[in-house]
Amino acid sequence: MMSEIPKPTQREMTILKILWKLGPATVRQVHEQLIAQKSGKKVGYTTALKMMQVMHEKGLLERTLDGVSHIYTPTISEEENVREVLDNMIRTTFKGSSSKLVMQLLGNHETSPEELDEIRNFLDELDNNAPK
Amino acid sequence: MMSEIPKPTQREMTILKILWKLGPATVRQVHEQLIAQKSGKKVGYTTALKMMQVMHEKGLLERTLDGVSHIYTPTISEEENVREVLDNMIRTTFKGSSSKLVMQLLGNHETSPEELDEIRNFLDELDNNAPK
DNA sequence: GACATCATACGATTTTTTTCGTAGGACAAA
DNA sequence: TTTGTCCTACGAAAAAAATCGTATGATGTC
Repeated sequence: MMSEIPKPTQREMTILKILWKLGPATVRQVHEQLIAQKSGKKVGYTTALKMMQVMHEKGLLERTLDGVSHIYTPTISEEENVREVLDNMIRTTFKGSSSKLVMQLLGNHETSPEELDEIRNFLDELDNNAPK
Repeated sequence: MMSEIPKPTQREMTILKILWKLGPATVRQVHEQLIAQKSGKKVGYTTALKMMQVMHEKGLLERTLDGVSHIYTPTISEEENVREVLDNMIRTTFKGSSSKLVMQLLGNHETSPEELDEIRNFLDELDNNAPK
């Protein structure tokens, strides 16, 4: 029975995001970021510590000992997470059509001509690699 | 001072999703869906009711009286929500480049040639409407 | 009218999440 | 050795979210 990794809570998500940005990091580093962004909110150090300990128990974070302190890294990568979110979105709100998502995205998000070209090139590559 | 609408919790999110799928609906309808999908978990009717009442107080749902019961609708549309999520994703994980998102999306999500064509056409339209 | 059904409201409990205080170990400087 | 600093562990309080029991009213049926 593979013990399931639970879905992160919203606070846990903010920690994951920080770790994705920083790469493997200590509690102190994460705590600093937490303070930096949550301007106005004061978050205690032990709060961050406990949080990350709990996340480790849940299987959301791995950690290795480095001298006296631990270095934490998420067990799920940002890419995996993004993929999951996008897949969900495609399935539930775009009825399985990824093009619909792309169109909605490009439709209301201002996109530069250069970026549009990049996308075009990418589409062509896709065709070449998997031709009819 | 525009009283802020708080970010929905995870459970509240599942209710929003149901309402987006159903369109305006009663507590009973939402409750049925809740049961249907949360197979295994039994959710009481009054739980759903309370939940939706709270969401209404928070400004997440609007409601109108229909005979004896209420009909609820989300105050934020699925499209707005999707846009917000995508914008966030572009900003934080794709450093502002929407094309990166598109490429990642098309890269790992299996996409049919027809869909790719649709996207191409859409890109061309964008060009025509906003030429250099 | 008595009874079953279905809706809302609301208080209160339970569960989960978040926060933090306190204790103890390692280590370096005075 | 004493003191200050930085780390972890852990228990428990505080806060937030989720669940439900019970009361109450309207409505329809026998």
